[in-house]
Amino acid sequence: MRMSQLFGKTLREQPSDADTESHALLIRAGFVSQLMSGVYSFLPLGNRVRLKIENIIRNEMDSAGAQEILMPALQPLQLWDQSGRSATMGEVLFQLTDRRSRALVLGPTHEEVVTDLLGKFIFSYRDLPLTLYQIQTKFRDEARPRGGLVRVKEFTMKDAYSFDLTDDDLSTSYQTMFDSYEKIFSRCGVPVVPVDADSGAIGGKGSQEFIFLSENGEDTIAQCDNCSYAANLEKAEFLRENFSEEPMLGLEKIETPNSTTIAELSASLGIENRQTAKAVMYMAIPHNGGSEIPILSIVRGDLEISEVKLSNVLGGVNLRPLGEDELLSLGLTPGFMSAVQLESLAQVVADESVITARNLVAGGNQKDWHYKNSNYGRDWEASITADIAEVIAGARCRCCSSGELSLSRGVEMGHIFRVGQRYSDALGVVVQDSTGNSITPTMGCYGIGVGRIFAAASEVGINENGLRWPISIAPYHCSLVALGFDKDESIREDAELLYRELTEAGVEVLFDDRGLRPGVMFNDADLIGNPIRLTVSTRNQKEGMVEVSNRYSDEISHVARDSTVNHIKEEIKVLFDAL
RNA sequence: CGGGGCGUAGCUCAGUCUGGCAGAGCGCUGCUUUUGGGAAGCAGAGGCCCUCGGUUCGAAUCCGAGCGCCCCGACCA
Repeated sequence: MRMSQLFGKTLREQPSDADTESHALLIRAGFVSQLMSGVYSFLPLGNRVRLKIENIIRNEMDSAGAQEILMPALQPLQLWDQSGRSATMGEVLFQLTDRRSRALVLGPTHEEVVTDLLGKFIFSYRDLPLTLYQIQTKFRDEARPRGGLVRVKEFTMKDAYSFDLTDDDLSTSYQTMFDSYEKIFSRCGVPVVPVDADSGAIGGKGSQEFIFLSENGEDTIAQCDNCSYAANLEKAEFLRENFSEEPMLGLEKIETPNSTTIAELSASLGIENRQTAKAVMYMAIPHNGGSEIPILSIVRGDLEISEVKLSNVLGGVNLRPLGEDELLSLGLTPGFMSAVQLESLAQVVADESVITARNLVAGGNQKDWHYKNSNYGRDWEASITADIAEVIAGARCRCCSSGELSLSRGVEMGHIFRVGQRYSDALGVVVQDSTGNSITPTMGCYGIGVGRIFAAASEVGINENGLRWPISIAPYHCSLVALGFDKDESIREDAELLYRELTEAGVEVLFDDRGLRPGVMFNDADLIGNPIRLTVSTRNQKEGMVEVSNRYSDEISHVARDSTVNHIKEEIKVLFDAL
């Protein structure tokens, strides 16, 4: 490709609405352009990167035995009513109507459509296992798009769906996809950490995310420093340590003026946060539109309630925290709440941490009063005891019991789910087994965000001069800069010849034939970030050389003009092998 | 949806407080000089100052409403 013909323009200044450095560079280098909040165009350079990522995914999916299809983005709302997700997905689901007032949605994911499709063609156990995939545009009406390409309303996703007869078979299909994902991320030059995850609105019996660690990420993950345990904070488990083996002391009511927070309370009593019990009130909003149920959740004072865990414990309800006024109107005392003598007012859900702890200070359910020496089982009880606390840094790993968990930020690149029979059940899809019995197939589903790989890869290679792409997804293998192209006939001839030779040898070249000042062309080459840069100039030409600069090794070398093509092919091979 | 910031040339922004000719740099067009790390000069083109309403002799500027973009939070396969 000739730079003189390339659509898109590099910008000298930082775009005002880009927050992260990598996203700012993608805009400055002319890879993407924003149409509106959460919606982007891909310009020729960005589009090449996108297509290369897709082809790596396609290649690995095909190798794993998955078959590519393409399903519609436009779907009948009725299918979503059938699965129950028109209610659970809520406002994220883009809805519209056609000219005959038929209710439609723009697909945010395709479990319903693929299951419906399966039901039309699969009737026998002989047809399974089967894995289908597509690379397609998804639509989600996100409340707040952010982070450039990280959270957007329209995006390209590879989504795959496996169907098996048994859970064991599902595990095999799942593992195949897991392995395939590791290869995909590795080939794209994006390091990821697989973590246990919450399955959210997809549902199912367990899922894993592939997280790209980044300060710009919106997910937090916990990793053990001793064993291989890693999990999304929404899911991460940890050991509750017993801080006290002491015997239960007598319950006392003590005056604690103005101690409405755990910090104030423990400071005024001279105790540690973990010697208190924290009570947080929620309203559980059932999906079926029934009336709200008050939930009193209790954790040890040094911990926080995980709303995701709490919601899961209660069967996936939506939770709404209560404001101070609302608490008062229910007869509760904000800042001084506990489950002691309050079990009748709300369903009490207690974290494991408060079950074994002894003699905690808990709210007195009366302004300016607390209970001292409250103990679970004696002074109060919960209808549910479960893991509803969020991991804190330094917590003990539940997996190996000896390691400590650390927390890091990251972006979810992919998510794989053991979904089970939820959708086959909802849509009535069955196959016959060898004895003629009806079997409901079990499903796995597997997603990768193409745009997120794009964003992550751009962030990995970034340096002070611009982008730096992994060779596998770089828009071009190399930039060819011809100094004096506009003036010097012999430079022109030589650069054109080299361009032709490289192209014919299968090397992808972005040829800067604009004849601008050297600094402009060098800076643009750096900004765009193709891994190798070639320079043809009078100076090099006199020596019979071409200058080769490798953005990964940071080496600048001079290669004989005759052997340039072979040399470049070799450097490209080395870069590919390093991935 | 709550909180904050912003909206003026293609881009980055000044001008708004204190109402009075629509501005700069970059980019773009033409010419001249220049050519190994974002050159210089000369001459140009380019504007619904986000929108609507109000105040005023007069509004980019003040007031009101709305819309859009970004950030924090809520939310989020």
